[in-house]
Amino acid sequence: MSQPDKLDILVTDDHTLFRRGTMMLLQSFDEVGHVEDAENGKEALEKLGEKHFDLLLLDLEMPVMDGWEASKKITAKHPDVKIIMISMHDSLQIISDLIEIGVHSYLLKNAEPDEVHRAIVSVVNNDFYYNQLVSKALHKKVQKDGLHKGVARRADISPREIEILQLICQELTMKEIGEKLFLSEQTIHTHRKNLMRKTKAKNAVGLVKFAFQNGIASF
Amino acid sequence: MSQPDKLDILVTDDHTLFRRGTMMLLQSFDEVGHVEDAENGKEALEKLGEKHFDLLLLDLEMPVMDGWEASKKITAKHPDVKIIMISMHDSLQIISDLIEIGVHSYLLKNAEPDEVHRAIVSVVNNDFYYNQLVSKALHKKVQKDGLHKGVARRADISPREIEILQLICQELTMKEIGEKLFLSEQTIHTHRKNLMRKTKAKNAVGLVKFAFQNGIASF
DNA sequence: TTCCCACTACCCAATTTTGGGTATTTTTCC
DNA sequence: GGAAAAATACCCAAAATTGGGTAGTGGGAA
Repeated sequence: MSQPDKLDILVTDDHTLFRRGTMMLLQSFDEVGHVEDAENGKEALEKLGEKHFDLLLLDLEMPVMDGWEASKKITAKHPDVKIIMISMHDSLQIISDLIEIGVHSYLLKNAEPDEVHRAIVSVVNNDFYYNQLVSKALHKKVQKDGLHKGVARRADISPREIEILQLICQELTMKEIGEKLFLSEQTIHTHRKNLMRKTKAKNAVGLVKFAFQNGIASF
Repeated sequence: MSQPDKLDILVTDDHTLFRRGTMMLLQSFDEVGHVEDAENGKEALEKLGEKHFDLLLLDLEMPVMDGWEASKKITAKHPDVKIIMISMHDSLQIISDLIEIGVHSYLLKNAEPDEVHRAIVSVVNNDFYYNQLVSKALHKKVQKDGLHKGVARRADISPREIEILQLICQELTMKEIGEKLFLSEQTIHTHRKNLMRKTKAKNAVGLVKFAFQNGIASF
């Protein structure tokens, strides 16, 4: 199955059409050997446990286990596997955080196939590929590192809070969320208030924007 | 260029990676001949004016000219061209409206490649391909309003409403927006209420999602 | 084992949103 | 000029959010 000197790649994305298209694209590259796919971070982790992959293309926005959670776990457990994060949005805040936890590159979904190719080659050979976007994010990070009060880190938001944030993004009221999760409405209010404090949101609108910018929810 | 008995297809999507992946997928189908691409509805319309295509794969969410606007113009000007709309979301409300203006099928971006294949064949041969999703949307539509009460479409939202919607997306309260625009807070409330009626939003969260989905606001 | 943190849940009160109207003026378009 | 649409502004009341606390419990890490 695996050819020598060729790269084994795992593509992780919840959108089947995108996933298969990307797989075909990858297979057209000379350097690429075997390509497999996974629907979410959880499945990707399982596949990594069974078999070795050189490189991981990971979608940031996914249900079950998103790119953020997955990359944290993967860099901890499989530090030899390279990760290229792929996302819809160019959210500068999250990019520098991703690099910090060990992601090797960050591409947008509207990247040229050629850039994907360059990124793969560079990540494998040089351990990183920083395009304009990543460089800008890191620059910004360094500039305002002194204060570091401004933006909420993704890491600060707990799984329960993420769950509730996702339901808020579905236009549910606190009461409805409470009923859905079999929790007191008061509890949901507490979580929401903590979320607003952490994200510096002034109201629900700010929460929704944060969620979409950080791939916690998606359109 | 064009082979007889083969289908010429135009793929329109603003995400290059997705676009190219889809093109490669299409080219792997026996029935497919020439495949071209366009970045947005405007470009697609231009290409259709120059050259004939049998089928159009059209992304619903695009800047410049989105799938809704594009399909309206295309079905009017090129009624012979089949259209398969592709979207991230299963928004039941908009599906029936799309079918109404002449779109031949509606697929999600997480569709199986096999379903794309089936859809293409069916649209070309039978003029339509209705999957579970489309059928459900039409059923709901027929059940609810016999006539067309209409979903929120971009065109129905006035410039003033767009302006206010953008300010809502900046986390301002109605009072703050009133002060900013030198209008009564009551007036802003009226506009917001009209917006919510038009977009079928249940609360401000729904308004924000609509704004971002339709490019009225952006991250 | 101790300490921290996530999770749970409540109190109170002010503010804001949401939902239902009506109504006048201005602008736009045929 | 007249009709339609957009923009303005108000009424009322219920519901929901926002903002400030406090506090117990249980699990995991140092």
